[in-house]
Amino acid sequence: MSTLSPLVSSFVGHFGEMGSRWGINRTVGQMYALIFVSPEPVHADDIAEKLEFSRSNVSMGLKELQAWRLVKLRHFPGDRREYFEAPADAWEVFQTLAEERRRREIEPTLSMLRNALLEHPSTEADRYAQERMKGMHDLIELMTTWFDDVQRLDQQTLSTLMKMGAKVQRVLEFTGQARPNPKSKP
Amino acid sequence: MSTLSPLVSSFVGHFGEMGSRWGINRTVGQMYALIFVSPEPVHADDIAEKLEFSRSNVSMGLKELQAWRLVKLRHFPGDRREYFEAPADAWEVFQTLAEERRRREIEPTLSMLRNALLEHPSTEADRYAQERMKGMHDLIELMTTWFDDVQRLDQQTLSTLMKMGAKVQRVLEFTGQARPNPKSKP
DNA sequence: TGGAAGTTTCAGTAATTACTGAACTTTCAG
DNA sequence: CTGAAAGTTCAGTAATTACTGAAACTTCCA
Repeated sequence: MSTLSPLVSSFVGHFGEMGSRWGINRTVGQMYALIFVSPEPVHADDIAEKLEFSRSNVSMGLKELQAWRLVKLRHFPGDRREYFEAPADAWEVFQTLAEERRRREIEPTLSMLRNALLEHPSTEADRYAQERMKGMHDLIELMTTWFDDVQRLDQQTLSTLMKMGAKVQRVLEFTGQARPNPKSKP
Repeated sequence: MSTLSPLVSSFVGHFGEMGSRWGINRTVGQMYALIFVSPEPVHADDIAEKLEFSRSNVSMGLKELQAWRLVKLRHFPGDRREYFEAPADAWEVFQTLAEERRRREIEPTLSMLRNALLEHPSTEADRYAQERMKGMHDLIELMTTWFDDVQRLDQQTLSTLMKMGAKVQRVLEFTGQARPNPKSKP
C-alpha cells in the first residue's frame, strides 16, 4: 500500500507536468491525480507518504484543491483525521473547473474590458484599441452565456447534442432556426 | 507614440497578470496584448520601447507567440524589419488557442490515458484507477470530437446555436433527436 | 486538564523561471 | 565585398515560486 503502482505513477506524473502548464503547481497536480484515482478517501499522511512530499506541502496543496472545489472533505467515525476524495464524474469535475476559472479569470477580464469600453477614446489609436476590446468582450460574453445555458441541460440532451455534432446544423435549418449555410467569404 | 495610453496600459497590464495564471509568462502576455490592440503591425523595437523590455526578451517572446500562432509576421517594402500583427477576429483567436492547447495538452493526455487503459490491472486499486481514467478519457474524447464538429459550422449557424442556448433542447425534442427531459436524480 | 494526534503557519532555503547584456549570426544596400 | 541594421542566442543573474522543518495551534479524550 505504500508505493504507487506503475499505472498510478504514470497518471500522477502526467498530471504533475500538465498542472505546471496551467496555473496549478506540479505537486498540487500530483496530489489531485492521486486522490482522483484512489478507491477510498485518503488522508494527508497517505499523500505525504505516497508522493514523498513534506507534510506541510500536502497541507497547503489540499487547501488549494479545496479552494478550487476539486476535492471534498470527509470524516469517518472514530477517526479524527481529515479524508479527501474527488468526485468521480468527469463531467462534474469539468464543470467545477470551468466555474472556478470563470470566477477567477473570465469575470475579472470582463470587468476590465467593460471599464475600458466606458472611456471616451481620446486618440485614433485608443478608438481602435476599444474596437478590439469590444470584439473580445462580446465573444467572451456570448460564450459564457451559452455555457450557462448548456450547464442547465440535462446529461441526456447534452450528450445527444454533442454526439450529433455538426448534424445539428441540419436540424436547425429544418426547423427554420438558421438560414442555410451561406458561402463563406474568400 | 512612445508611451502607452492609460486605456492600453490597463489592458496590457491585465493580460500580463492573466498570462501568468495560464502557462504563458507575464511579459509574453503583455506583448500579445500590445500587438492585439495596435492598429498597425509593430516591430520588435516598438515593443521593447513601449513595454520597456530588453530587446532580447522581446525577441524570445515573439518566438513564443509565433509558436502559438497568435501573431503573424509581415514585411513592408523597403523595410527590413519584421512586423507583427494579431488577427483581429476574436473567434479566430479562440480557435487558434484551442487548437494549440489541444495539441500540447489534450493529445498527450489522451495518449497517456490510452496507454494506461491497455494495461491489465493487477490489483483492485489499479482496476479502480483504470475505471476513473476511462471516464476521463471518454469525456475528453467526446468534447474534442464535438469541438471539431463545431469548428466546421459556419459562423452564422454557430452564432444562432449559441444564442439559442438552452432552447436547443426543445428543438431536439421536437424533431425526436432527444428524449424528453427525464427527472434528474435526487 | 494534560497531552497526544492532527493540522496549519511561516521563515528560510531550494528550485525554477524570467530577463538581460553582450557576443554572435544574418541580411542587404551601397 | 563591406559594414551597418536587424535579429538571435546564451551564459549569468535577478526574481519568483515551490518546498521544507520547526514551531504553534487545535481538538479531543483519558
